Amino acid sequence: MRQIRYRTIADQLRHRVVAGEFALGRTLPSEADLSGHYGASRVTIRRALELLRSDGLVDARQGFGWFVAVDPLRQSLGRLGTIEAQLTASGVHSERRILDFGFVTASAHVAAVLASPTVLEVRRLNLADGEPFARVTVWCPEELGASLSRSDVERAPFYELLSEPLGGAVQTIGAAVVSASDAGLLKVPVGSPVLRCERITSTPAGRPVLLSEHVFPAHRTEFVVDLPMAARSIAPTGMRLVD
Amino acid sequence: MRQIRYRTIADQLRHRVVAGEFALGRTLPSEADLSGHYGASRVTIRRALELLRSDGLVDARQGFGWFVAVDPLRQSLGRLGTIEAQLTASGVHSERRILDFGFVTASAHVAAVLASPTVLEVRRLNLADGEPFARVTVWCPEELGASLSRSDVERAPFYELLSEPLGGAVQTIGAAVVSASDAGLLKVPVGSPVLRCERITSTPAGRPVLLSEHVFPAHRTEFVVDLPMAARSIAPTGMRLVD
DNA sequence: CTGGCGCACTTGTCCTATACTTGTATCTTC
DNA sequence: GAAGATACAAGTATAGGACAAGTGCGCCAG
Repeated sequence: MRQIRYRTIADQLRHRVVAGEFALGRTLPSEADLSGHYGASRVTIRRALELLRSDGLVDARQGFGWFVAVDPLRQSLGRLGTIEAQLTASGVHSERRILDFGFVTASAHVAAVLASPTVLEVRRLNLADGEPFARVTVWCPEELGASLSRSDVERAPFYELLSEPLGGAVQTIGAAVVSASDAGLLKVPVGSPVLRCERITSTPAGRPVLLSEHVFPAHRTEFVVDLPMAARSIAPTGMRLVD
Repeated sequence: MRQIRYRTIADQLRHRVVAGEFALGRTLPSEADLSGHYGASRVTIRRALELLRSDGLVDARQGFGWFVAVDPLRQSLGRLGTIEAQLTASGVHSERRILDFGFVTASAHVAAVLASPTVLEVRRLNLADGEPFARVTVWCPEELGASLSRSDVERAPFYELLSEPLGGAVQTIGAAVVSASDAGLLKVPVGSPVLRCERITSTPAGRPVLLSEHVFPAHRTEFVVDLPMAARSIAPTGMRLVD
């Protein structure tokens, strides 16, 4: 697959802007600086920036520079935190039980995301005060998982074990009917609904390095998003149709 | 029976496209690359690709390349928008059908959120190309809804009708089993899972002015969140235990 | 201390050149 | 009719450059 350079640069710049790397009203590095940093010509950098401008994320004034146009959502999502952090904060004992650990041939979807034919697959059950509340599967490319042992994964969170620095992530949340095996693991009746979350974690450069699937029983969990920016619609943002 | 080469190549390419091997916004390998990969001439590759184009699966622009026309699984990872914006952008005709319109005594939950005993309740069915994809209920305080008519609500989006400026919003997404009435409206089997989204829209000052409930059939919708900040965990952020 | 000039730096807009892409046509072989 | 080989036209992405126009800031004359 051929990469369109200015699109990937636009994606990386969008991440940096939304991450709050550049303060509101302050300028971004000049086109010349960005050109040197990304090893791309000024034309390419401009096209990427103009893509972001068409999103309304940044703007430019001649002679002044590029600057962040609107305040992106910033830390609002981070403030909510992960469910494990909430559990430990409220004094609930949380533990992870490893169900499977091993190198497998990646499915088409996993192989496509991680760009790796063989992957480390770790299946896990998360418990709160002894009660199961999530079934998690994590995949990572073979070369990253090679140095990990089963006891490593049981002892520490996955992101602490990777030498690779992690950047952003994309989460996809959907509803589904619980599978037969998950129904047993999560101790819910067959046919009950679950929230299914797929998360793709990437390096700062944008290369996907972790793919994880999280299944939660619907009756115990929900998903919260804080949207501090001006709303242009009452419709949920981020929702999309799948085929 | 002799095999038609370009048909078998078309089938293989179709499989790779629907498997999600090529992300939206990126191009497929060039005709020359595919020619080398499949050991077929460019003419044959072209005929295969044009077969896929006639299906509406892929498209090409001269000098640019071939790309996935309608995304079967994933979409632009950075940009999030409302589902209506995605629909109009992709040329799908979207319409709203009003099911109920009237002032009612607020339920305990609605009254607590909007701080108003009587509210305007609008129940609505959203359709994409004639097919229902969401059942939406909107509540707003009596004094704000007093100036709205049923035809107003049918004609324009809700946020355009309010004089009050809107600030942020909080979304809560959960999974549930479809209710009997929603099953009929959304044309899904009884017992199938739905995504249920509750959204509280507030003024810039923070006073809640709109409460809405959106119910989507799970098989057609999913929810995407882009998390550009440094990840401190692989767990989904924003998820929480209820009750 | 102040006003104005000039320099350095920025974006905006052109240009040329190259490599690569699809679109189209022609000829040959089976 | 299917398939291969080839050639050329037209469009796109990118690199690299030149220049105009706008901005910010320091310096200098007064």
